[in-house]
Amino acid sequence: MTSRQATRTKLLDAAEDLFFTRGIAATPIDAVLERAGVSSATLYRAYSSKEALVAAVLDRRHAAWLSAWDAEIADAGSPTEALLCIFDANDAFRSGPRGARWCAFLNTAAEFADPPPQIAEVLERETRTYRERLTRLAGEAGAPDPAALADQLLLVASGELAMRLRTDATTSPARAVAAAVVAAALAP
Amino acid sequence: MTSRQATRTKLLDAAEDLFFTRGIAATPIDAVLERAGVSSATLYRAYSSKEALVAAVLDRRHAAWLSAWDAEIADAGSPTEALLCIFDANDAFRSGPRGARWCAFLNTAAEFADPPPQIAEVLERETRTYRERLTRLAGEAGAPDPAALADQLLLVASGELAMRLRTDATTSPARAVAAAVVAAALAP
DNA sequence: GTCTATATGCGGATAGAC
DNA sequence: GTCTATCCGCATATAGAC
Repeated sequence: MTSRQATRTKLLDAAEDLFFTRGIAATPIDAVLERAGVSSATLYRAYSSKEALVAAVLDRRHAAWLSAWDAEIADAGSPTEALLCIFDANDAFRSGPRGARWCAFLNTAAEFADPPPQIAEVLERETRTYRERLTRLAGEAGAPDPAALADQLLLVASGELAMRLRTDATTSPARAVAAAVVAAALAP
Repeated sequence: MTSRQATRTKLLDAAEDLFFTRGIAATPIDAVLERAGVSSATLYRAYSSKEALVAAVLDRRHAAWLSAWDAEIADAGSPTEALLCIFDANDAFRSGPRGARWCAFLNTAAEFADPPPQIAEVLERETRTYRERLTRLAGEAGAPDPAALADQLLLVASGELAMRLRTDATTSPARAVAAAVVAAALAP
């Protein structure tokens, strides 16, 4: 690994943790520099702006999240379980080393009412990916209207994440809600 | 109405709209002043800081939202309808003159990772109010575990709001999700 | 390629006149 | 009580040395 890549990794690690636990606007770029052990000029050589750094962090995180989700899907015993394991992936991601206060993507969407193109692109891609995958899994589970069930489950998953802003409860009723939704969708 | 109250109303109106459509941190206090047609010194005579203004706006909005919700509950035909009319109240509030980009309270919680006491208090009060009222309505609808159903519905309502960060769709699957949850909870 | 030092602009909040 | 003018600090980003 070149030293350029190592520097980028340090910056992304620091930024990811600070941005998504304290907030992006609330994190001065100096805090990222200090944690990464890197100077200002070095950061701006790697990323053209704070916004570009945000976009890069989201990009990497999106890929990591998809891997975690894929791993859970691969372990699922049935199509219905596969459909619900988005919640397992969320739990796993939260308790892992990349935990965020709630959700990195929703948080970014909340902080940028009118996001710059780089950021808008990764946010849209994330929502699109959710929809596409959930729709596919819903179809495989036999839902008569896979897209509708996918939208319902995306709402439930987003609701679980938003609830982290209200309470620090470790358990969530999300799975129960999702089970009711799936049962209703698959009922004859 | 004294002129002091009129000034406060103008400030609250301006701040409410700007804070919750553009974001709190993204709204400079000067933008509030300009829209309210008031000078800086006048604002700081009424509210000790930007944070105090945020707290005051949330206070007023909480009261307004409870009124809207109460009106919907009063119109409900059955206990089960009353339980679900939180979604009607959300729709009504959104299309009314106090629309926000998603949710004023969740947005504030997202922007302040460690909110000052004034703001923390009103945020906690809002979540508490939701839980208490939904629990009461769930009991009246005959749910065997009213608090559990209330938590599930709060998650669905929060999910609908969070989805506004992902899409500008005007229709939402929230009601369908809630109906499935209620049906599952009330089933024998 | 990385550091130190700094330019530049804007944020919230206040002083003092009227 | 409200305005104009201003203070002060901090944020992002850059220049220039090594």
